[in-house]
Amino acid sequence: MRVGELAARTGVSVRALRYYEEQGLLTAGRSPGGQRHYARGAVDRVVLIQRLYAAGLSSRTIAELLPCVVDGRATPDLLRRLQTERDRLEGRIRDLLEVRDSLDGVIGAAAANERTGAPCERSTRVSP
Amino acid sequence: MRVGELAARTGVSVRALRYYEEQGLLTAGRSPGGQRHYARGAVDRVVLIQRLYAAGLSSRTIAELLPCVVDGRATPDLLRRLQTERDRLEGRIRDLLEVRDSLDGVIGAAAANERTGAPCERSTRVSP
DNA sequence: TTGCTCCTCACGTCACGTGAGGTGGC
DNA sequence: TTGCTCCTCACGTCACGTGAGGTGGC
Repeated sequence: MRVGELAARTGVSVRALRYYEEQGLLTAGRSPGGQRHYARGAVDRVVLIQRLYAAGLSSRTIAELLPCVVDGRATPDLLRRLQTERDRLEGRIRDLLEVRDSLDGVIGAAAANERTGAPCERSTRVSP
Repeated sequence: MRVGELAARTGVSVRALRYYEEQGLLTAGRSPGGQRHYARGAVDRVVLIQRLYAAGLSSRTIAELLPCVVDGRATPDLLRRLQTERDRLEGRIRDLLEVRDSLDGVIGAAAANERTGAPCERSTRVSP
């Protein structure tokens, strides 16, 4: 498949796919005319890359961990790094759950104020 | 308090605090020498800004929502935007929970492979 | 006077977005 | 031949990081 089809199948932009290749996360064959060609497995790989980005890993970290994540083998050092990233992710999730709850509080208060009539306009000024 | 103290109290970099001011998210008085001075309430405001960034909101969106979030008043339009952002956040949290679980799967498999002895070295090449 | 903190440019970074200008392949 | 898709620069964006060079205040 060509890059446009891979983009459509994964929901990732063409630019992002070329960026992944630049970072060594994704490889592609080339047609005589220079167009990229991907195997079917590329779809799963791109999805995996996206998930690791979403987990907060950098391109460098993903590049180091990917070959081991893909085939389920890791040196003790890599295993430790995976666990560190897992724990970091766990912390982020907890933070986001707290943010969600406080957003709910804000929305509840704003909705109550709206019912009692007290709209907010632009009031960025702090003091006159 | 000056910018260094606010940074220390919030765990946010001095550069980030100046950036928040540039974006209109945070205001500061100035000493005759030009140094920024913040009120005590600035600490809570910076923490709130950080939480909204963590929730995935942009500077622009935060600037629009902040005055209303702060005093719990909102126009119907702003209330809708808050709810949209809340739902987006909920989706992100669900995605991250899935990523965490698959990371757990990878770690479990890698740990098992390590016990049976099958380390992974750099195998970035796809074909010889 | 000595330190420590603060200031303003201004360029760098990361993961892409977005044209500009040209080519490939059904 | 006409479209649609692809290509490579290369500059822009967002939320800062990181010096460079100079000043403020206990």
